[in-house]
Amino acid sequence: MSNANALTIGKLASRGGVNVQTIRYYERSGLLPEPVRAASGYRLYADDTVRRLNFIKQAQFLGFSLSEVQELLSLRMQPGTTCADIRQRARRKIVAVESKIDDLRRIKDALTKLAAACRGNGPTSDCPILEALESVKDQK
Amino acid sequence: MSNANALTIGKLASRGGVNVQTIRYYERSGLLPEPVRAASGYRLYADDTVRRLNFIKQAQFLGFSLSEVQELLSLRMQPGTTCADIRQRARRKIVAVESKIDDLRRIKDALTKLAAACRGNGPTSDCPILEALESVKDQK
DNA sequence: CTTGACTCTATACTAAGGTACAGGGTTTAT
DNA sequence: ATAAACCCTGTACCTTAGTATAGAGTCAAG
Repeated sequence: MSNANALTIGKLASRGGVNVQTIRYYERSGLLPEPVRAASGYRLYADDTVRRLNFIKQAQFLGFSLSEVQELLSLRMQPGTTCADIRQRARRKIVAVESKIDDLRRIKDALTKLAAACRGNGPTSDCPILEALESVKDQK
Repeated sequence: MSNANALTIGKLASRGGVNVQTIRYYERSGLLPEPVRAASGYRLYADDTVRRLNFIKQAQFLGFSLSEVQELLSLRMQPGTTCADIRQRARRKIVAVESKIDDLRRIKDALTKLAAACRGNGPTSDCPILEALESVKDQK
């Protein structure tokens, strides 16, 4: 009733914008579950695996390592995990993500300041971007 | 009149929370300028190099590669660069940083949703985090 | 019914970002 | 004035995140 059409690894790869070896690598690393196999031994993927692939790429781009991505993914409900546990782990991740957002905001502010400082004609001599990041440390 | 006390590489390393080889590696990679040398050949650093080191670590943690960090650092005013050039490069970086912030916000929202969905007693069966991330793609 | 495009496993290689010697000179603390 | 603790260059090694290649089986189209 759900996924009538299964994807071969090649199709999954092209839909996910990664290459075939990467998918097998993710499987080895535990980021993708072992898929069912055809009689031939070919991997067969449900088409929502594309979503998972996109998630991985996205989170990775945002500075999460693959093992952190795995932690994020493992927050999903699994039989055996309690709600309280999931809530707690989710909250910890939220705090971490918030702090990344704040840091990026400070970098952005520094860049804005930099662009603004450069409004006149001659170059100013100071370095707002390093200063702005200094305050990150202070607040920690 | 500015930096009376120069740091040896070991002191810089411990103040910056990195190790000595890393500093030399950053120098090789162009992230840290070649410092002056003592008669002995020892590297001597001005103490504001610690700031630079912190910046590098910080930006890296936020998902910038070392070569992107270098781009950020090179936005600083240098004799020979025009203001218009710096402004333009800064604006491009701002856009990239903003988009990272937005993505992280969506991850945060997804995590919040996840924690909230898990408010009841029994575990729900769906996966809000993948769904939430799907919207990241959609909005791009 | 075979040729080309796909898949399989296994192994090796790559690039980025370090980290760890080896073999030697320097500085400092006693 | 000598050992411990530091620094130098150079080279080799490690982990992460893939990418490529070899050798063999499978599927789809003419």
